Amino acid sequence: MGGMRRTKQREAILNELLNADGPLSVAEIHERAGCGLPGLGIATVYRTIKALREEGGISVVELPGEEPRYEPVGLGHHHHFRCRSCEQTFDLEVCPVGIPTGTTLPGGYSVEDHSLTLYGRCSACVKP
Amino acid sequence: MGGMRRTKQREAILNELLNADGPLSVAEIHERAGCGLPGLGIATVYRTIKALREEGGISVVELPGEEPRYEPVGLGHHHHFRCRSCEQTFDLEVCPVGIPTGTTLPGGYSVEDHSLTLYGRCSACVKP
DNA sequence: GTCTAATTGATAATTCGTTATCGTAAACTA
DNA sequence: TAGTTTACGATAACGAATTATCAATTAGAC
Repeated sequence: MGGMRRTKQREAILNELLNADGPLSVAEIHERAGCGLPGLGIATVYRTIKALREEGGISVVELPGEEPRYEPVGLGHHHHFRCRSCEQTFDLEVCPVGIPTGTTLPGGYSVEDHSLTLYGRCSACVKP
Repeated sequence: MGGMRRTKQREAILNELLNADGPLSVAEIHERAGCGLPGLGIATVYRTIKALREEGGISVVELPGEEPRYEPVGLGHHHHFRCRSCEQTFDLEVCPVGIPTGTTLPGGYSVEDHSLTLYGRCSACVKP
């Protein structure tokens, strides 16, 4: 982290983001980082996220109807899976969208980009 | 519309939804219906949308990072295109997602459903 | 260890979308 | 048409997420 002081709060927050298997919301970061650091304030989570974003370390992930989530930059093109049971969001490597950038669709829509979210049950929620 | 009175406000709002080429937000409905009906109140738009939803005539469409939008029910499986220039949202017929319901992905994710949004320029914004 | 400025946690304030309130206007009924 | 009841528009109130404030704490420099 650039010109910021190294505090245990920021370490904890960044670690959760780096170790997560999907993008995390403010509430999720607060809950997870707060496990090893009781008393962690929600304002600190907001402040740290803002700082990490400004220095380009993390980026926002928006899913339909959800609060913003955050993930480290540099993950490359990927999509997300939302478990309807445990309500966690996971990274996926697959990209089953057969529309390269530059394609023009019927109707004249020139495609630059896309966002895909898959819904269902994660493995932990399917097993039991 | 079921047990509601037939007012010009409700006619105008329902017409905009039926004639639109994509789902509309509350602000978009208010603006469009307000053209032929100056003075249309925003509360009336909210009330009418709520009533139409309760009687099953329209449903919500959530796009990443956007306010809820509304569209008539019965359109079948489809996705949406968001123009980054005019910021309008359009219906698409294509579904370029090759993942049938019931598929299990690497990692054990059991897929039930998906939501896809394409981004780019609509034909009107590409031409000029 | 001491000093100083950045950071923290608690919480007040803000923002924005939505809902509730209320007096006036308009739609259905007889 | 007159009467009754629903709907309207304006705006206050609300809820949830985010940001600002501020006294107390702590990291980093000397």
